[in-house]
Amino acid sequence: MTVELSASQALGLWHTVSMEAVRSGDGDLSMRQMAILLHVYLTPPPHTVRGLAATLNVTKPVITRALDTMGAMGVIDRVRDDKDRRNVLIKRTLAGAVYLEKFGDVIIAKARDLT
Amino acid sequence: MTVELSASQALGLWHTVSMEAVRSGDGDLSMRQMAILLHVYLTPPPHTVRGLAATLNVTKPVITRALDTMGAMGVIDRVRDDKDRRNVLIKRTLAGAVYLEKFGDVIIAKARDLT
DNA sequence: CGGGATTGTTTCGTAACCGTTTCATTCTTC
DNA sequence: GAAGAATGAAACGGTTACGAAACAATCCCG
Repeated sequence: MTVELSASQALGLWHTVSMEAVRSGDGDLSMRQMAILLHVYLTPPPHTVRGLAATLNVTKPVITRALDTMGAMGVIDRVRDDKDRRNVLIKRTLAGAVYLEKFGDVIIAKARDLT
Repeated sequence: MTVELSASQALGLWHTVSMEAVRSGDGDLSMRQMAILLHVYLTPPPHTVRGLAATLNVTKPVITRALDTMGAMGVIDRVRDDKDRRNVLIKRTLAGAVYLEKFGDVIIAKARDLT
């Protein structure tokens, strides 16, 4: 399934999806957290705190706290790296996959309305 | 200019755009604030605090404070309604238009990369 | 081994945001 | 006009997030 996305419709798509996220109350993820979550799920592992901090141009505590929040939500998991026990590897979870799948469905649904 | 947006690419688009916004530091707008900003700019006026609160399913003080922040950033303006001086009309600004234009450019640029 | 570097977390003080409640202003209706 | 409704802003207490710096655990290299 594909849809046409024009330049004038790009902001509209962002608009409707953001509105839906806020209105449904599921928008409790900040843009930073959403960026982290998407990065973990859409780029190949391994993912570390330091790597995410560098990629997103934020400080390490920001990543740690975001992982605290998202870990409590169950959408990510932390595992010590056995190869280098200083590292913490950020792992995907089933709940996270479901969450993003639903989010993707919203995007597609809204994009489809942009005919 | 149009691009094909498939289901599997929707999350990827959200990913790259969010990453860009966070990395550049312009991502200091929360998802709520972004939803408000986009709503003001993409739907026909007039926009009031009460109307936005109802549309976004949040309380009025949330809108008031978001307008405080975005007003300080210069991306929206508040004007008393002369017809009904209880109302405050949320107005667009040049800075806000420029901000969203750049944001839209990022979306389009990233969407174009999704060939 | 052992000093230094690296990684992730915690602490600390500050600032922002939230929801509820309250207030000041303005309109509407009698 | 006066009473009541409506609107947006402000006050208040609690929660959360931030950056900088300090910290503990671990690795690395001599």
